[in-house]
Amino acid sequence: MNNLPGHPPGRGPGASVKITDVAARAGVAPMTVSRVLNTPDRVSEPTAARVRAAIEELGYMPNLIAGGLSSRRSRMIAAIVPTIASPMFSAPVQTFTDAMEQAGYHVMLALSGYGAESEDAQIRAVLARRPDGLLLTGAQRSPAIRALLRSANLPVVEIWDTGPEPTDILVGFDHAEMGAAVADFFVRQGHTNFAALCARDPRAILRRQGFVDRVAHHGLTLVAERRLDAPSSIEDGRTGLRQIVGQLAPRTALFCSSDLVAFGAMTEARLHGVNVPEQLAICGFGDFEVARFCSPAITTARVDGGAIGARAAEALLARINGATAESRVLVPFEIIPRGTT
Amino acid sequence: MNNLPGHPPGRGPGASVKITDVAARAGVAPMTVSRVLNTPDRVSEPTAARVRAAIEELGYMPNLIAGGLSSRRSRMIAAIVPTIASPMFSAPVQTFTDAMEQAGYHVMLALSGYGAESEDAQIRAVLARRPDGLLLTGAQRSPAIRALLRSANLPVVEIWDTGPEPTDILVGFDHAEMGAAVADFFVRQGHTNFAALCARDPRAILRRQGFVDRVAHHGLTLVAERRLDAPSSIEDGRTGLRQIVGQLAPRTALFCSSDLVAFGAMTEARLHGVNVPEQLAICGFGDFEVARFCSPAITTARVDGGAIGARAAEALLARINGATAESRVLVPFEIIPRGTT
DNA sequence: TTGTAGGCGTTATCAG
DNA sequence: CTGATAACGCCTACAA
Repeated sequence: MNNLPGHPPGRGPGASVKITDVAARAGVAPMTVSRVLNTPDRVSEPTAARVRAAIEELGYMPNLIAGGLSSRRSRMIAAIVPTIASPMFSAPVQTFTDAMEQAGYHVMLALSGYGAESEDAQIRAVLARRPDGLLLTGAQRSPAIRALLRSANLPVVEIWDTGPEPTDILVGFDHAEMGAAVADFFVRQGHTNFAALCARDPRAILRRQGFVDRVAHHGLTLVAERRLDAPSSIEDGRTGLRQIVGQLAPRTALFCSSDLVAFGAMTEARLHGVNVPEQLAICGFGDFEVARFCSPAITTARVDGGAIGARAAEALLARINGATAESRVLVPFEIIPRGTT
Repeated sequence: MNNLPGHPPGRGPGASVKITDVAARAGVAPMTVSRVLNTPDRVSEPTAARVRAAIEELGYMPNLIAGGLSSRRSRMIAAIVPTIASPMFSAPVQTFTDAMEQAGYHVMLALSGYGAESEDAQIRAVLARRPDGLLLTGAQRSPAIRALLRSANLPVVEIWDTGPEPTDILVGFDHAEMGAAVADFFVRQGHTNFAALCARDPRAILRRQGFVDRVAHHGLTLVAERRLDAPSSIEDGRTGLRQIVGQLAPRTALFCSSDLVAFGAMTEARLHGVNVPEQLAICGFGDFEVARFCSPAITTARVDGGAIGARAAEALLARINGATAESRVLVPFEIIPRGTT
């Protein structure tokens, strides 16, 4: 029965039970079994009960691959993020996956690192699986990929950024604006000397630029700066600070591209006898746990990464279900003054 | 052509190009196109070139759903972990996903939280997608699930634990043994007063038990202890220490179920005027970045989470490819003495 | 090296 | 409410 020409045998006894077996056992047509599983309302209760019993007895497990091929709905979403080693992305992926699972979808995870070509390749690869939706990081895409995504004709959410021309749905905020807000915050605190420790990832670059521009707008400049690799870590923060510690003014305000960097910078500064916040004020980004619960707690530009994932899931589900979904969700950010400023 | 009865139209212009279209364009049989894609060696170069051109011109994108149904290989692995909010699991998932992608597989991620029923449901759900392999966390499974997994007849890796009867492949270490090693380490340092801050997740419970038993074996007991929720965090470490700080002996050795907890405990201890390591020695678990780069750096029982993911991928791929794979990979742990002891 | 035939397991549609 | 039929798009096996 499984040894017909043309195909290898099924995986195992349980796995090879198919809808026709259940149908035969229950004395109904396969289609009725399918209905019991997918649209129970359209089956009479006695029939449904018989089918459920047959399913139970045979240990039937539906084959979603076959169902997907037939229905053209994979009930699967692909998510492509640079990495999940950083809370910046693990948080939204966690909430997004939770939310999608609750809605009956599974999430295929792909990690793109920080190279654009890599992401392009990932997108092509996952589209071959015909996902019902796509989660991407950032809003900067090549025209070719844009075209590909449009022709694939599926809902796409881009998270963590904004831009003039989103591919489809956008859940994020303006990073340059946030950098500027941090500069303003420091200026309001009376700072006149600034420094920055920012990673080279696309969004950190925007935050830095917003910060630098606003500092310049106030007629001031940076006294020290260092670029870090992406994704940046606590270690990068320590190394970075070590490299600029000699250039710091007696009272400097430091902007870091993430709380991890900020924590590293703070740790290193104290080892060099630089008092935080008296001699060095520090503001990070992300409101990660370490910033909240280290001592002194680190002032941060807060964005709720988990909320981004949740909102992305909402928007995607709405679009999949044909509802009119907002195509541009702006997530709020706020500066949370804590012990380092 | 796409409007035959029984099916909705294809997704988009690009998405609806199928292998027969490419075949017609290239003047070959569909099977030849399939070969160009999957077994290029078995197609003559001129023919292959014509096919590739046709693929390019039409923007053909293979449908892996259809291919999977036909070949009974999904080229997909499902990974089920409690959460990726903790480095404990985000690290192995990251390396595992990277490795599987490199081998041409995609990873479906499911998050089970810390409830066993939840994991059972997840397993059933992902098996419906007919993964070519499965990554699970921990080695404790119900007989029913064991049976299900065996009948599904696919390679399964269980990570982060060992046990007498693994389902299939195991990549981990003995947590009780590690707890005991930490106790021995403290004893060698001359400690006689012990405390513990351990989460309630299955593996942390084992580590704690190993620690407590070994302490007892030395004729000693804990002076203070607190159980924490899983997954435990820096905040839990702070809260936990606050609750036991009154019970600490003048010189106490504290074992924490993760470096996050250890960092929180250290932070809180210092705020209470308890010197680390003089009055309170601390050993964590996991060798997370924060433990390595905070100051003082935290002594930890090190296990390379990333390596676990990499070894799991190796073993799974070997098994999938029919090679004989080790079914039990013991990952080493070591205690790394740093500033908190 | 290439082609032909048929089926993978499910679901949309229409008929009863 | 239930059933019969015909795809979904690709690949295994075998033939030429």
